[in-house]
Amino acid sequence: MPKETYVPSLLSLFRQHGYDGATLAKISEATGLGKASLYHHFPGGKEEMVVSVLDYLDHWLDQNILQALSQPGDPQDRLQRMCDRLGEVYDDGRQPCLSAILLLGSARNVFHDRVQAIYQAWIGAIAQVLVESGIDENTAQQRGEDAAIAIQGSLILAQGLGNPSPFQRAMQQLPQELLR
Amino acid sequence: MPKETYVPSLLSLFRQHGYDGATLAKISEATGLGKASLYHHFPGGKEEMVVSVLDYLDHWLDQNILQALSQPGDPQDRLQRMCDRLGEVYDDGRQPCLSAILLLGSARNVFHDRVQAIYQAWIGAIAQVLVESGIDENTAQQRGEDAAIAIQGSLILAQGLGNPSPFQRAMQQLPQELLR
DNA sequence: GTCTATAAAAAGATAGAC
DNA sequence: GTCTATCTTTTTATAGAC
Repeated sequence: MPKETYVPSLLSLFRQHGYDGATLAKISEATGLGKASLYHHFPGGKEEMVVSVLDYLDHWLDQNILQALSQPGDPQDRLQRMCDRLGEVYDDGRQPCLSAILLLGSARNVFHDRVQAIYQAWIGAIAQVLVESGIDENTAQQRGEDAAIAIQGSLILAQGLGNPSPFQRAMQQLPQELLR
Repeated sequence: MPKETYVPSLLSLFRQHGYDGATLAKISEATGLGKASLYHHFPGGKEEMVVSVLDYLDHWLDQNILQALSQPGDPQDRLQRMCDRLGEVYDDGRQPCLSAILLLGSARNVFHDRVQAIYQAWIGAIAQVLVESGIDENTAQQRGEDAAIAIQGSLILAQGLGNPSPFQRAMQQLPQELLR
């Protein structure tokens, strides 16, 4: 099978166990591939696996978030569609965010630039929606950051409390909070 | 030396490298103790080291955050003092939060209950201040959660962007945002 | 592209002397 | 309370057959 086949399993594993906790033994079990086969697809080992997952997430971000935001139409609706997609990918707050996992794990330096690029693209796209709705550039950029803060913070809190409701409430309030 | 001597170094290491990245070799180097000495102080190994760090942070939370919040006086001032303390402990957004590291690392299940207790105490203390300032119980609890979201989210974003300003801005806005 | 088998390195943990 | 030395287990990684 081509290596893309295994990327969703890898994403799931890294989210479930963290970067360091996702050992080759667990990866082998989850994918059904022997270790040697994993190195056939990903000669660089776990680091290369994460890079493939990040490529996948870049594409997902583009197709789901950035596209929904850049479509013509009512800004509130566009932001609402983003929140709907986020609810899906984070299972309504029950699943953690891979970028945060990577930022706080032992390989943070290795992946920092990729994660930074994702955050910048995302925040920029939100800010663009707000600018189009008449908000000035600086405020729009800050509100884009506020959105990232609300998403990441509510996911952490949901994990910490063992209760997804902080994320759900944050997503419910986000569109009108950004356009306030 | 008594084991408390080494707790600040341990906290620093776990924040810098994550739970899994803080290996016994690194811990040995940072504390100046051999591995056998570390096991003398912490027979349970790394897990027990983290428990000691959490005990230390419980005490810090009590002496700095909870105390500042529960003191008599203007609610805005009390929240402002909390933010000042947070700025210190997170080095104005340059240092990550250990609780988030533990929640997203491989040992998340081991420490979840301790982290949950910390979050609940903290959020409850913030809510109490808001109740005293005339805000109704439910809103106060939600705003306490909003505070935790803003803190954790802005720390993640600061790490991701490689720029502490989101945290600094969040701390600057937090008191009046909570009392709005 | 996948496997079995094996190697190499790293990490966690302990024994026993001082 | 700390050390040196050693052990065990886990993890990463590779060789070579099919």
